[in-house]
Amino acid sequence: MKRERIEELADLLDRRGRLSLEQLDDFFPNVSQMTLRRDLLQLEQQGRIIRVRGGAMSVKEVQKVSGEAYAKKTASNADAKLRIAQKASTLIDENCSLFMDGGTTAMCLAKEMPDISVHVFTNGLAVAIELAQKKNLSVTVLGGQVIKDNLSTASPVAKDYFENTNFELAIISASAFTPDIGFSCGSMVEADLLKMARQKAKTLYMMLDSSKIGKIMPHTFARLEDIDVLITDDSFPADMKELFRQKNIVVM
Amino acid sequence: MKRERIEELADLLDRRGRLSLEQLDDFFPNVSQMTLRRDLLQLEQQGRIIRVRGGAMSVKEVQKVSGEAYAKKTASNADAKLRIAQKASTLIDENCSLFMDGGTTAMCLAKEMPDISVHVFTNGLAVAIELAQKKNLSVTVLGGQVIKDNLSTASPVAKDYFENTNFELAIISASAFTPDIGFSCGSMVEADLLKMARQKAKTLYMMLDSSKIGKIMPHTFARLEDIDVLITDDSFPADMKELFRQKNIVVM
DNA sequence: TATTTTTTGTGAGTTTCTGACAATTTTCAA
DNA sequence: TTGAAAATTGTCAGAAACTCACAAAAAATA
Repeated sequence: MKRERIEELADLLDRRGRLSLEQLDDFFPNVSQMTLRRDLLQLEQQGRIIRVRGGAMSVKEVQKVSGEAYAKKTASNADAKLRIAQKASTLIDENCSLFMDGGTTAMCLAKEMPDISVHVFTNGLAVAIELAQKKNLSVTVLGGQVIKDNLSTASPVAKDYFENTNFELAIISASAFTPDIGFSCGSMVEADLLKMARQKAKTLYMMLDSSKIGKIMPHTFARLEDIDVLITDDSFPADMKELFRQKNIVVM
Repeated sequence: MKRERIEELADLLDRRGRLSLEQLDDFFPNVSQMTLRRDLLQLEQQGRIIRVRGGAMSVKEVQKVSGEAYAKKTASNADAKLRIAQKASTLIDENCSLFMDGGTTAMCLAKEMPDISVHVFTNGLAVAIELAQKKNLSVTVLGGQVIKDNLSTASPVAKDYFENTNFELAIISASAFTPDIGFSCGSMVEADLLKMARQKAKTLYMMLDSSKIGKIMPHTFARLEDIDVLITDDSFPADMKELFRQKNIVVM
């Protein structure tokens, strides 16, 4: 009875974003305001909502609001990344073990990730924190010096970290791609890491939004034929797709 | 003048997470509460903060440490932790190298940390992200499986990580302390890690707020005489202080 | 059924917030 | 520099929201 009401309350706030106590009172006519206040307090202590003057708002709402302000700063074509992440999330089977990088596309994937029993290795701090919210999933962070601009770790000794780890699948993304140069990124240690990840994995999924095509970054970590599946958005050029398909790479 | 104050206000909230109007009043002694209220209103309309009863909180804070981690942080005596963190931050010299754990007190310290040239090793993901905001500071995260409830890493192979690292100073905190049991915490892998950190460090600073006294957790990682400096709050009992001082431990 | 525990309601008292208006400071043109 | 307009700030009273303590009700337990 109490439990249910609290869940309903949390749901309601998640859907509506922000509600006043009066509005909540309308939704729950057979309990007093005081009870609702107490429920809200409990939800706040669980970190699920934030109580504001006059009512409460869901944490998700805050993340969304901030997302708008924050997204502009961080994410270039977030839409494409989101759609790519959604596609990628459908490819993850229960009880598998996989590697993800720490980039913004990986971050999208982390958010879209189903809460199933899988083990994820990552070098992204934000990715790890996001994944740690999921109950059924376990996460291991690769240690190393923190790269400030993308909050991921990298270290020349990453090889050691990989020695005792096993994963079937690596899902990574690149900062740049051309057919002849391959997939590249800006940092050498990161390129090293990704290279190791792809060698270790049985299967390699590459997430690449179409804005990356034709760009070149200093360090190549994979060639066209190294990957098994390419996950991209709708604006990906058809002739480019053909190029991948010729090498027996699944494009989706 | 107004612009500057508002920016400062936003910065402050971003760093501290959540502050009451009274606290804000202390920071801005030469303006009235009403002015601060108006400033907060403006910041809220910009989507940068959320006004809550009694004060305001930063949006970044919510999105960064969502869920359980946030709830915990607000829960147990944040004031004492802040004061302890402030004391600890004064003890850090430029160009040194130190270890910090991933607990909530360490998180406070991370926020209070001066932006100077030091190298920090930590097993806390949130701590690492916080520290990564500082320009002059460099951070290394210890790898390992992520412990979901406190967002820190731990792994049985942490010993290997420590092998190639050197730091003079370890600043750690405990979940519990009694004179005979010593400093203890709830997780075995974490206790192992902290034990290694203290053995590796030349000097060991322990941050302990007074609410931890008399409590016992399953795994002891240091005894009273292992530490060099104890950093605590004002409510720390005098007789307990004496106990430390008898062992030549600095109490502050 | 009796007893304990948990949950809920009520109202007084406190704290925080808002609105209106006056005082002050800043801006800008003459 | 001076004066007028605009913006910013302070004060205070009234309103709104919140908390606390205790009693009533409901649920759980013996």
